[in-house]
Amino acid sequence: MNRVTIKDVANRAGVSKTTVSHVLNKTRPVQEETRQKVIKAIEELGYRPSQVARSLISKRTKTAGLLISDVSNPFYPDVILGVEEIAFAEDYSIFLCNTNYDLERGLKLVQSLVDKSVDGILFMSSSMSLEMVQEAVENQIHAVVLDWEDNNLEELASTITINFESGIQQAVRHLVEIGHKQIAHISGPLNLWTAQVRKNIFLKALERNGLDASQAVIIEGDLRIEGGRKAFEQLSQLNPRPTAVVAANDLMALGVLWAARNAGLDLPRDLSVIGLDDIDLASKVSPSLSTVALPRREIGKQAMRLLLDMISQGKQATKSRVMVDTTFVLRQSTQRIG
Amino acid sequence: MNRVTIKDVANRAGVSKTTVSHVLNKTRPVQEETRQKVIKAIEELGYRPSQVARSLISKRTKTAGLLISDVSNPFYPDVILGVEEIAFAEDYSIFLCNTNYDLERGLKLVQSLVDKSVDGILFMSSSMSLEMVQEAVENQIHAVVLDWEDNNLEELASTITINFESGIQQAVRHLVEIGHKQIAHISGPLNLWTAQVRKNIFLKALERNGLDASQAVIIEGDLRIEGGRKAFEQLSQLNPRPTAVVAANDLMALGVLWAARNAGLDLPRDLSVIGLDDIDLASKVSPSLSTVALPRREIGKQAMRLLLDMISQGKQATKSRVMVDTTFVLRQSTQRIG
DNA sequence: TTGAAAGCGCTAACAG
DNA sequence: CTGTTAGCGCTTTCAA
Repeated sequence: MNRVTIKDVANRAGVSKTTVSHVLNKTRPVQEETRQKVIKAIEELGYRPSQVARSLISKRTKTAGLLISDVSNPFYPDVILGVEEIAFAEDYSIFLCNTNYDLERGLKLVQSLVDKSVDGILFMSSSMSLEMVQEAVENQIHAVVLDWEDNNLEELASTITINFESGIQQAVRHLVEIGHKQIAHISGPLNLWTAQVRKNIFLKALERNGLDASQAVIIEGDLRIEGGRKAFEQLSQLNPRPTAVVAANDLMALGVLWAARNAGLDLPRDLSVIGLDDIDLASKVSPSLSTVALPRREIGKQAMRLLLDMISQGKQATKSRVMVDTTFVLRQSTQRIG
Repeated sequence: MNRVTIKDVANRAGVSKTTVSHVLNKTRPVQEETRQKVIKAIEELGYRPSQVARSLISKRTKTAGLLISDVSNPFYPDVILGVEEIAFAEDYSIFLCNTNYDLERGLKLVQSLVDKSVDGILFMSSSMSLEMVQEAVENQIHAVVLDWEDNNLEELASTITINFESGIQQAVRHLVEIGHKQIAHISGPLNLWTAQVRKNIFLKALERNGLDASQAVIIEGDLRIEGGRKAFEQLSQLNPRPTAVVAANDLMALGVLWAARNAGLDLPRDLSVIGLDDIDLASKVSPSLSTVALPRREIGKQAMRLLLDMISQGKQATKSRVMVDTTFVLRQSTQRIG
């Protein structure tokens, strides 16, 4: 009735626990005959070694934590699938943790992961603090951080940086080439590091393309559809109204698109809109959304690979720096003017 | 440099491991003075008890597995948040596992969870097999199953049944009341149990509202936007073309909506569309989507509560049956005809 | 009010 | 080629 243990197997096969352990792990030669006896006993009893007991010795749990802002943000699902793809192949299981953009909750989640002795944590929440990473690293837990920076981070964790510059620069150049001069940006909440980064790169891209960044209209949004709608309302009261918008994510871009259409504009003729993320929906709405694409699934895979590398290297693992590029995807939500 | 253990704390405080353990767990009275010494030592060393070691004794890991089809299906994120809300409060962590609608992969994931000694598994994948549940239960792991049935399931697991009947019946009645007589259904893949259920309930609802179910048009889709588009193409070639569509989920409903608009139809005048799930997007597109709403977050919470109940009851926990209702949400994608 | 010692299920020296 | 033994970090009798 109780769990079958290695001892039960040993008894049944008439050998010692040691021998059973060795046939299980192929960690020393065992006579074929005894090996068969052991295997038979294992099957008859339906024995499965306890990972918990193993972990106590090996200091490895074959688990990792994945800290994200909020699963219902469509940026994450593909990333998660990428992480899982790599993890599954190595028999790793993933604890999913939503910070809900709350730093305090994030820290608690990290502590809980520490208590569970995960082998590593993937920090992918846009609400980040150095404290979270420290909490992990102090407890010998490896860390990979996505799209966030801090002076003291480099010695603690491997990092994946998203090169927004490539994609945003292409996007802005495209708009300029098709005649736009008044290009607004709808940013994410500016207390988020990644929102700052995107905004600054946008401004830099304006300059590079011969526009005056100091005149640029920046509207702060909430990264959701509703934020895009509200941003459009502000936008539509400007005079002159910008003829193009680059949003910090696709959801807000869709919000703009839909609000504009509801307001009677003819899209993309009256307003060009560019998103960022390339979520599934972007290609499926009409007009389909031009956007700056992130290789989300690849980011997930890469992050998990980095983590597994660190884990296999042990304590003094080298911290890697990876950069992933973004690319502009031209669809139907932009149009030449003038 | 190494992990701080209970022994280190004991040494530092000049007491025995036993005493440290007892102040930690408040499991027997300890003199205030020694208690303070222990607490001081714990803080100075930054000691955190190892859940792994505890689990070896308690047979509890404070972890649970959540088996879903695919995180990128917008049905799941809210459910996950509900599960996590309850889990977090009890210091439980959740392993997220995507079956990718693959039974074999599902079974492997369950086995991996068994090896990790999770305290329970929430089965929410639409690709299910009794074997998965058996694998869990045979290894003393509690199971909660969502929206799936099998003759032998009841004695193994607690179940949550979604009462599609209430919502779908309301939806069909609404359509009939506003004059529709030709109502088609776009189902999910009919090898999925839940797709069968929804289809049958739809047919029953037709009968109840005085329509001839045997004449009903049923098109099998893939539960994704693309499936909705393809379904519309088939639909548009029928003569007479149905004037209303009830889709098995919102994504397909949106696919129909958008494909119809691209084909030049004026919605909702030329075609009434009803979805199922009430995903976030449903209320945000225009025309906004009338749909049969599921209390997704509530389902997640309820499921996790059922699981925690079973866990606290131990081996012979009673298996509960919970049913959640669905409700029709009227928005703008339906219109009176004739 | 406290400690010593056994043991959870497993692995890995060390011995034979 | 195989077994004995000592832990991994913790909880929990049992004894003082």
